[in-house]
Amino acid sequence: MAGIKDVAAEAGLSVATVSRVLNGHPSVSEDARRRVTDAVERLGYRPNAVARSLRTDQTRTLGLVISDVMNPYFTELARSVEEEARALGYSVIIGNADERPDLQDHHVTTLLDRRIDGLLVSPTDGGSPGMLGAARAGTPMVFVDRWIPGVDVPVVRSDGRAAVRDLVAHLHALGHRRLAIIAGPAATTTGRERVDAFREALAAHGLELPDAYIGQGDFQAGSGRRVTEGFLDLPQPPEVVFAADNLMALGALDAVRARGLGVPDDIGLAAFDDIPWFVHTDPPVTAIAQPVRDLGRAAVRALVDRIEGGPGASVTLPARLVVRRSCGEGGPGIENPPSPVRRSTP
Amino acid sequence: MAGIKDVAAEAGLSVATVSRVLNGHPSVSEDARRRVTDAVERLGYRPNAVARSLRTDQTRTLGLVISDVMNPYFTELARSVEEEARALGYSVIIGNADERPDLQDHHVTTLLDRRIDGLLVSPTDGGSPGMLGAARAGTPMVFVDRWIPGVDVPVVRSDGRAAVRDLVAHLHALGHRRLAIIAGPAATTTGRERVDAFREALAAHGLELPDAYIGQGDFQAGSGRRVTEGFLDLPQPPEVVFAADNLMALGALDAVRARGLGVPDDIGLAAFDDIPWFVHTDPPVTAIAQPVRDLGRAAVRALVDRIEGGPGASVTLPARLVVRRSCGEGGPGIENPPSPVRRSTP
DNA sequence: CTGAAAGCGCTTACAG
DNA sequence: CTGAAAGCGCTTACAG
Repeated sequence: MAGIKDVAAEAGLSVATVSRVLNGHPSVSEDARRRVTDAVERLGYRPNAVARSLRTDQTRTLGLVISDVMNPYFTELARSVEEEARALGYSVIIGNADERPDLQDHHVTTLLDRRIDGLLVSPTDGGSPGMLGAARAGTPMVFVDRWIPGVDVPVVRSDGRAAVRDLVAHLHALGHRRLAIIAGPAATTTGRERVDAFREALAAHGLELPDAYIGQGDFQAGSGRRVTEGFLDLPQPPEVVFAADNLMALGALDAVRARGLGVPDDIGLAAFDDIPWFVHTDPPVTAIAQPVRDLGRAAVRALVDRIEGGPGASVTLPARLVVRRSCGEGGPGIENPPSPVRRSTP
Repeated sequence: MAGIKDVAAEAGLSVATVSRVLNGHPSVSEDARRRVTDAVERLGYRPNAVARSLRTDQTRTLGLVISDVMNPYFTELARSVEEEARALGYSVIIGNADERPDLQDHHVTTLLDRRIDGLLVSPTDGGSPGMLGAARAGTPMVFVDRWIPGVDVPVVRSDGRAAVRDLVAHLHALGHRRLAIIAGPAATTTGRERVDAFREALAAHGLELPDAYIGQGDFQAGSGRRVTEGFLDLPQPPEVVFAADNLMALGALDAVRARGLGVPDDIGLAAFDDIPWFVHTDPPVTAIAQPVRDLGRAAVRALVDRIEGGPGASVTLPARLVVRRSCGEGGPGIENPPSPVRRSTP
């Protein structure tokens, strides 16, 4: 593979001059520029990014550590992050933690070893040693979606409180009173917040959230299945189950179907995080949608700002309720009810 | 950040010795080893992977260029690839081509600039210049899922022929005769092969595949929607539509629903690539499942073999038909028909 | 505007 | 077993 020396030889100039034209340095004669460009073309030369990074101490690469790539929410987030990063001249390396703190640590360590310029993370837990270390070491960093309280890092996320309030009002209006939740891990902010928001919203309607109606999940389908089975086994099962993410909703659907029961007739279902498939599930699932694309974009902007020495402002975007048919919205016997979309910000 | 020199100073040894213990070189005294280990610990030293790569000319990194991350099939493939790579001591950088040759080229170029040790690609088209160049330049490379005829690179893929035959036999037994397909891009092998397999299978039953029943899609939901609308507008619409991937099946579902029609009563639907959501769509979708995890694993093994100078054997794995209810399997009025799973290899 | 030279943080023959 | 030194492919003050 041709190196910069080959180009210099081919162009009859020094490597310094070649480097200058490669980097668009202003003080290069038009003649030299052309000779280098031609030589580069002839040799099919491509600068070695590894060498360049070592020398300049920047890789133009962002690390993104997400909790679970198989979760459509995170897949879309990753896509949006890559898009925005590319637009700003950065590459991104994705690390999939699979909701495992040890894997998360493995990825931040690997990413740091590669000297990425900045780190975007959606922490799996309350803070694995590697992650905390990275934050302390001063690596430019920003949290997306989930964050860690007490760690001084900008947070880009969406606030589901209003949407959860809308959801509960919606369920209440439908006549439901026994509402349960499949919670995410208590070690995550989103895991905790969604339960809190749900409980608060219930309280506003004079409703309680008994312990038996809080199932501990881990944001994966399997836990949604197990928790739902538990709910179904209760002497007094809930009327509606609210899954704190789309994968646990999938699990809930599995569990209900495995019992030969139906949604929403036997039990209602709502989910946090909307995905295209929810339109076509049986029944279409009422969900809370986050502005994923915007979150990804904002996160990259904040991170790049930090990298360039800026403050990297936090941003919070609203989520919104999307009403469909999984909570008995049609009423018994009604085939094709209207499907209004309600926004959390009226 | 501490460098190897700091460690050497701290340990009272030369950087050469430090490097040796870091790399597990045998000829190092026990005493030196301990002093270095301690110094590393004290300083929280981590080797700079960029410098190491420059020196050793290997990055222990694999590039994976896929056609569309948002497609659950590829997401799962990417996950499996990363898992196996990690097990073998490699990291992977994912490039998402979004079915665009230009983006694909952007990613292979970037990946090559970073001097990845090997490239895994599922080509978006018949071969963008960058990709062909990489293959010619001798970068260790293997194709996954899709490949490019005439390019001498191992191929790891799944053969859907038998499963498509099973599907057509299944549809024929159900009494369907007018079968249509939403094809993938003709520039991709999977786009062509699935149409060919479908046509052959039809022929075996004395059925034709008229041009009007071949809709040109691009593996994305939007095209599935458009093609399906076209089918529905035909004077004689097909009885069953076979979507060549899961995203186009989603689009088909959208289109049918938008017309106020239903699957399978008004039109049947089958899809290539099975995904968890197909169990819960309305109705559950009959699909052809690929052994994705195994494909990912095999692809990484082949690539690493190539990197280490081996031949990197091609591998082809069978796909299988999963019968559900989207083709009228229940018959009119039957609520819960058995859902047999038929394997393509009897 | 151009070039010689130093140096980024490592690894690895080569001596000893 | 250990160290001094060269070198991986670049970029960038420093002179001229």
